[in-house]
Amino acid sequence: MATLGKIADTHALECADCPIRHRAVCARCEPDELDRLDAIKYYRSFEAGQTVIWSGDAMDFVASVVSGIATLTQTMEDGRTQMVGLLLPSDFVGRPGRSRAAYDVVATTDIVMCCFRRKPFEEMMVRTPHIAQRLLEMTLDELDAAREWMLVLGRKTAREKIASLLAIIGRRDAALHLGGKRGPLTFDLPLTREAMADYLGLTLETVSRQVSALKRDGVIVLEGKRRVTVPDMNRLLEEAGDDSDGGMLS
Amino acid sequence: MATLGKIADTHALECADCPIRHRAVCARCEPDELDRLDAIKYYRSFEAGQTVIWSGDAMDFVASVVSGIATLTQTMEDGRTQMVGLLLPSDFVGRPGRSRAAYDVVATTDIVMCCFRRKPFEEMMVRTPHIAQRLLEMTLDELDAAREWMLVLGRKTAREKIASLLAIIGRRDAALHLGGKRGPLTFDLPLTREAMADYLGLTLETVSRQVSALKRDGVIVLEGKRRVTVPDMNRLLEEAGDDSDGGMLS
DNA sequence: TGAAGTCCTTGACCCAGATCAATTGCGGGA
DNA sequence: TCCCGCAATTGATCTGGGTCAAGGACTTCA
Repeated sequence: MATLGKIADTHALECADCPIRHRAVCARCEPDELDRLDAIKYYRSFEAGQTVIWSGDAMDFVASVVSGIATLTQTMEDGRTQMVGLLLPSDFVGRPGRSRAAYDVVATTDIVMCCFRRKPFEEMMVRTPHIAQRLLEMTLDELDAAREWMLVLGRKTAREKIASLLAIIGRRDAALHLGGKRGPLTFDLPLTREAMADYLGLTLETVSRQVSALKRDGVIVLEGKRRVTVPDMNRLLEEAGDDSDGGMLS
Repeated sequence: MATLGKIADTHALECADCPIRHRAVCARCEPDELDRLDAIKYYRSFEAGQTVIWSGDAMDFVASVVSGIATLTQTMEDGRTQMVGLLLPSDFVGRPGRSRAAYDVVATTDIVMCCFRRKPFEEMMVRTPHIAQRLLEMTLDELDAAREWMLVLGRKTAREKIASLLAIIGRRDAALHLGGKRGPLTFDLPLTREAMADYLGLTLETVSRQVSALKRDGVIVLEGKRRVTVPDMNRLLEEAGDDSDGGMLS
């Protein structure tokens, strides 16, 4: 059974003030559509480490991550686990039309989710093309990310995997905080070494070793264990095995 | 530049007789919607081995696979390749709103595709919720498949990977040809050893060895190199590391 | 001020799968 | 029928990353 999240004060947040208003599944909604969504929404918060829902559990809601980070993981009977999704603010959880969770959802940091009861949401989706359109777009983006990730899992070396993950997190962070600034990039790793290992299909020891190696080689600078500075993003992208001028052709 | 596929005779196939009519992106369309789709569609065929489109190329159409099998692959500068999609009849190629291909698309067998010019298709999608709904559903299915695949790539052994792939192909084939029959299952592998390796993040030598091992251990029976019989599906699923009663809870 | 818990690092060793290198088998064309 | 070319198999060897094990660095709590 899913650990119950705290039901946050519903009045704490109006859609108009919502930090993910323009990137979440509701991004394209008109004011009247937003009002209708508002009527079926409620907030829940979870603490770092809490499991939001277990794979196979009944799931009577869908949700957007408002703040914090969560992970989607799959586990085999013998305990091997693979992360299959990293949920950042504005990302969507759950699948319309599916009543049971297909993956474990775990809060990596403290998180707040904006939940919608599933049935009303599904009904609303039929009548509100703006929601379905946005959800399609987001799902296509996730599919692209999953395919990029498949290349990482299937063909990259441990060092390239770590560099790829750092590049993904760094880029995402840069986009969020300091829109398109040049120069050295600094950010906090939102994942433990173990979570990084689950993301990359490695062991935590290998993650630790490769992070140390990238540090030793000057590709990254560490303050403590979590704060990362990338002096030269192109160098990092080279290490990741990515085309450093990714997709710049034409 | 993409190799030009033969433009097949447009009158060869009416939507009403189309083998993928009820599973493709047009599955939910009403007769009048189908008529409008019919007006912007054309068929193209490609021979086994032909590249349908190269990653980065301009792509002015989207399409459904009518018959045959194609693959989606990503390639690194040094030549390492990873398959990121296996396109079977009824699967959709291309992304509305994207003008350039993100992956190489290669015909593995002779294929026929039902193409729609991208712009008219996009316009139609806005006005025809049935198409967008179906595309969302198909994209969510693909995302689920990609996540399953991520577990395979990240955490399974070579033997488990091969067993997983055989199970996926076998199940798909069973669903297609002999709806839900019991007993031994026989099908043709639509992939070379090399393509299987690209799918699973292995070398072709390892694929060959593990196929031989599964044959030696009686998990599968081979006639020639491509025809596979699975005497006991549960045994194969065990070898794949999957819960043999997958998702049967409640 | 210490004890316990988490997370992380580092070392030593090992093995699954990669790499390199022959062969084998088979379908098609002259 | 023989030969060519491609797909596949199989063997020998190597190695990247897993496994096992021993600390180290912080944080929290008493």
